[in-house]
Amino acid sequence: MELNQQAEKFYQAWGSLGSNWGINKTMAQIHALLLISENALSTEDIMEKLKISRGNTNMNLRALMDWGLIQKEHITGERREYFMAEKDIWKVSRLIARERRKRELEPALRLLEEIRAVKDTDASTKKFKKQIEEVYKFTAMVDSILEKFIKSNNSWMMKIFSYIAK
Amino acid sequence: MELNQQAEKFYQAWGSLGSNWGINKTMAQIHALLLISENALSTEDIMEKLKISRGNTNMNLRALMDWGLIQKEHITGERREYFMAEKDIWKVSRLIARERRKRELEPALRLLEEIRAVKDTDASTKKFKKQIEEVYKFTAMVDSILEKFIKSNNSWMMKIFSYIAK
DNA sequence: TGAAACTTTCAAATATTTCTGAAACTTTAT
DNA sequence: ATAAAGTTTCAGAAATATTTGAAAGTTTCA
Repeated sequence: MELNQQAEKFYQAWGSLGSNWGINKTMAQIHALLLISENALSTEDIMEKLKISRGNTNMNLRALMDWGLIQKEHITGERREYFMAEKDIWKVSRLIARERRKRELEPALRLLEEIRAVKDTDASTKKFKKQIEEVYKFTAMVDSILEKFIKSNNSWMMKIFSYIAK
Repeated sequence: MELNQQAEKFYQAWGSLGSNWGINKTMAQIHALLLISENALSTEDIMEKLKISRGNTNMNLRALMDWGLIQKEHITGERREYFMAEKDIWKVSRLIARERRKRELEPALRLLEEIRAVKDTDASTKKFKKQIEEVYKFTAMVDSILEKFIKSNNSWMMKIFSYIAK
């Protein structure tokens, strides 16, 4: 089997998997393509390999830059912009964790804080309040762990992972 | 503010948050509703509180049962079926982790295993193979940690979390 | 047995998300 | 200044996902 075939299989499949992850197909495909590409690619290169429109390519490149997963690279003598992905998978995982924390966890935490802040002495709400408090405490804990994880480096992560695995 | 108002705010908002989590709005709302409800609720109760159709309610109750997040409860003398949620948030987190591992991680792992299994001595594929191997190793590690987490109990989780937090 | 009470299914309608492509905009080189 | 090269935007089109509601199916009990 050729490299191209295997590579194509990888980024095509990674795209469909992305959907399960709540990341859109094109975004996941472009990321996969750049992750295994040795050199930086231009918008044109990406459009051609993935057979997608310019607008779609541009939108998703921008999203990937927002996530910090790819960067622009200016090649001297070339006017066109090239893009390359962060290749260290540990670092990639921290960038993804950061973004998902922001999108998935922080808004939930804000809602829970708002609800628990309401003073209420009515006996009938006791159990409700208690359950909200449990959910809040758990969410806050996960949030603080994610924060620590995001700010850490590869060796801290490895240390933690081997502690958990033992 | 009344209990009902606060409760409603909680399950309505939790529904929109669910979308960020890749869980559909109704499923998240029903789960939130049952999570803070003291007693088991019938399909009718849920339809009424959330203003949704019978079909939608039924589908999402079934999905929640598949995830293991809710259970049927038969009330003696009552023909109608009632539903109640698992209330322990630690256990809930393990159930969610189990399902997301199955949906999000396992398929990725299978793809990576398939690609790395292909024998290829061509020099030009070296870097590609190396990168796939890195991604695979990382994914496999996350998978094994999730497995451990899913099979654990509350006190193991607390122990790990305080180790990480320190 | 049969009819009332309740649950499940699924095709069609609705809503949401993603993608396209052409036009507008920006940058660079002469 | 201007034209070529490249980038961004965004309204409408296409694709996906969710929801409805009515019909079919199941269970219970008199």
